[in-house]
Amino acid sequence: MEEKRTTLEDIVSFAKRRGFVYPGSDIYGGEAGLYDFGPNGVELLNNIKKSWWKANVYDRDDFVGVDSAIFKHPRVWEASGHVGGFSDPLAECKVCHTRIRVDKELGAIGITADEKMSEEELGKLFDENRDKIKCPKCGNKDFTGVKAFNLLVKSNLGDFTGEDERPVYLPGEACQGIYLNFKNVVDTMPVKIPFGIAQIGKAFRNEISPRNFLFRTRELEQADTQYFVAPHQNKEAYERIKQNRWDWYVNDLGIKPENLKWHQHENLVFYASDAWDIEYNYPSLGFDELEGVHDRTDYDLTQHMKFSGTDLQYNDPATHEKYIPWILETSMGMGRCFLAVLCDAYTVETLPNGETRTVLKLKPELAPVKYAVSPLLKNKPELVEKAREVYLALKKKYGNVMWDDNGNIGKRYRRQDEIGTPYCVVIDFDTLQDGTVTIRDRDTTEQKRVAIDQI
RNA sequence: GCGGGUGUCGUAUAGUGGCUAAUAUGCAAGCCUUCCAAGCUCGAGACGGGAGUUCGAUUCUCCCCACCCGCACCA
Repeated sequence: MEEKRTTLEDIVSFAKRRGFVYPGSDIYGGEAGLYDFGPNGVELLNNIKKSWWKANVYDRDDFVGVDSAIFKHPRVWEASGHVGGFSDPLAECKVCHTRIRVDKELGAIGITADEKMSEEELGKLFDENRDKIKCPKCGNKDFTGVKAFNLLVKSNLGDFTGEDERPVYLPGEACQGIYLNFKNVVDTMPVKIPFGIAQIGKAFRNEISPRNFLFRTRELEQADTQYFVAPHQNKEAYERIKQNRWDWYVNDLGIKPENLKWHQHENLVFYASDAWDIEYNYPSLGFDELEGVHDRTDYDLTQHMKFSGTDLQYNDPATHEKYIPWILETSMGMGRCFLAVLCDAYTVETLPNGETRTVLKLKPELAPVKYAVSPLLKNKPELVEKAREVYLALKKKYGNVMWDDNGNIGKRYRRQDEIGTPYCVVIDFDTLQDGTVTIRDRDTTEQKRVAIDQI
């Protein structure tokens, strides 16, 4: 029934028009890579978060949640490898402007270049070997100097001189907050391995080129779980976690399975034992990452143990064995998830009379507005009065319930369809007689009469 | 970050070196309306920002910003 292929542009303008997502700092001309959620957007976003938290914390008896401070000790990002390695040393061909990864090009000619080397060290190595490196595109050897783009965002927290050599960074990924609190959770909560910690947190990245709406932003939110298991006890749990994550998208968020697929990483980072992404088929972009499910061995806790000097080993109560747990991670981009849910629900139907109807086919639990309440006619005080009564009662019970008495009834239905309101309640003359109202279903457009207290 | 393109009410589009910048839709107010965008009246709402050229710039030039396409990047 869909008319034509929906583009990302359609989604962007729809999202603004209907109060889901606005460009960040819009009145100042915008600011790249930042978006704000509007009244309907924040409801949808919160509903997704609630669903995620329910699936990953409340529905499990081996998970707890945390919420860590955004600012963290400077050493955290050294331990995580972000200060040294969260950057790519690049040089640009002066002839055709193609950019090359200097460390990789050096590696290709047999020079050991660690990506954790400083810009100066790499620059020196590059200068010594310039005559051996050709531009892969045009073959010239005329390159600019090496420049490293570090993606971490710096702050001046606690620095009043502006000259602090060890700045406090904003998080490049939210999951570090979980590793930092692993010991605290073990020491204070009734948990034992295997168990997991979940967190929804903000991350910030100086993306060179933020693009594609909510897909790549400079400020993002991540929903992470870290599942701690005994060494080498990772395989079975990993498969189970992968399945759980897939099921959440399909069953809880209602995303069409044909728009999702698994993608296994081919080049694993050195510490990872396995890595799969769940990809979504975004309009205009095609399949791209939505969530990563990674088998990370003991790398993260080992690093923090080394850099902090704190013993992060787990003392197994059954075997009295001490070990650093292995970690199975799930890491979802909340903005990407929001985008996927929005795109997947966005439907343009052609009606028998040739007109189109835009419907956001969200799962009712995710819909920004649960019910819209209208008097059939606005100029009949007795209908309006009764409708207000029903509206206030529903609002008290369900929270986000909308009053809508604008235009005629058909317009109201269409307006509610566009923001995904699952049910519209209309108070008509029969209501005054027998206390029943009509409830109109968003997807089928069919109506039922029910008593007010049956809603 | 590089190259190319675009930028006009909330949204989608017209248009112009000079008259009050237009249309649809949406929004808001009123009338009307007994269930799927009916109709009428009234209203608010835009030339992305800054310089320059000019008697006069939304229109031409430059810079900046944002967005789109391609490249590169994506721990």
